[in-house]
Amino acid sequence: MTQDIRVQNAELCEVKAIHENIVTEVTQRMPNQTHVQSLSALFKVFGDGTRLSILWALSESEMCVCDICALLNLKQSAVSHQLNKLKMSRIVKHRRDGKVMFYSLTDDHVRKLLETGMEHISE
Amino acid sequence: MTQDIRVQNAELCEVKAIHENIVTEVTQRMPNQTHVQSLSALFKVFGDGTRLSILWALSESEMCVCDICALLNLKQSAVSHQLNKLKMSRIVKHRRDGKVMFYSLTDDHVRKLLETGMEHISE
DNA sequence: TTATCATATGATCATGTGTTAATATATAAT
DNA sequence: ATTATATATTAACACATGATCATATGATAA
Repeated sequence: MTQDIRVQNAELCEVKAIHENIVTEVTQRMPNQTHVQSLSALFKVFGDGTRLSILWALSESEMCVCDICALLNLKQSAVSHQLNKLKMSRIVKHRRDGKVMFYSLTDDHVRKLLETGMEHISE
Repeated sequence: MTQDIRVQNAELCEVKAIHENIVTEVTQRMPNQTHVQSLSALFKVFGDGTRLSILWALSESEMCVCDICALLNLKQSAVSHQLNKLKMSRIVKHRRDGKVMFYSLTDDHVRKLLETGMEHISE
C-alpha cells in the first residue's frame, strides 16, 4: 500500500526518490494529514507577535480587553480581532462580568508550548 | 518606571486600564519584545503545513530534497523554497554529498516542539 | 429612555506568503 | 567538452493576513 503511494507520487512528481528505503520508512511514521494541518494551524496562531504577547499575558493572569490594550499599547479593535482568532482556535476562553469581558487560557498546554518555545530561543 | 510606561500607554491608547494592579504585575513578568519577536518568528515557521511536514519527516531521518518531494508529493521548487526558509531560521542544516543535498534538524528542540504541539492536538 | 462604557464586527487597504514556471548553478558521468 | 542530474534562484501571481476606521452590539447608569 505504502509502496503504491510512493510510486504514484513519483509519477505526479517530476522527481523520483533516490533513497526508496528512507522514503518508505518515513512515510510509515508520518502523522496523517489532518493532524499535520491542525498542528500547523495551532503554530500559526502562535506565529504572530501580537497574539503571542496576548497569550503570554494571559498565561500570567486572566485579563480584560481593556487591560490588554494598556499592557501592550494596542488599539482596542486590534486586540479584539486577535482575541477572536484565539477564541476560534479554542486557545482562550472568555467570561463576561457586566460590560467587561475577561479572557484566559483554556488549558495549560499553551503555557507549556510557550515555555518549550522559549527554551529554544534562549539557548 | 513600569508605572510610567503604563501611564504613557494609557495616553497613546484610547482605552485606560481598568485593573491597574493586574496590568502592572503582568508588565513585570512579560518577556522583552525582542524575545517575543524571535519566538513568534519561530512559531511562524512551524505554522505552515508544508514546512511542518518537512520538519516532521526530518525529525525521523536525514533526507535529500528529492526524497522529500517524493514523500510529500511536492514540486522540487516548492520544497527547495521551504527548505531555504528553514535554513534561514537555523532550524535545519544541510550537507552536500555529490549532487545530493541532505537536510536534517539542527537540534532536538524542534523535535520537542513538535511533540509538545502534538500533545495539544490529540487531547 | 437616553447616555455611556466595554467590546465586537465589517470593510478596506497595504503588506506578506506559498506556489509555480523558467532558468541558473553545481556536480558527476560520458 | 557535452550531457545529465540534483538543487537553487528569480520573477510573477493569487491569496492570506493584520491593522485601522467606522460602526454596531450589549450592558450598566442616569
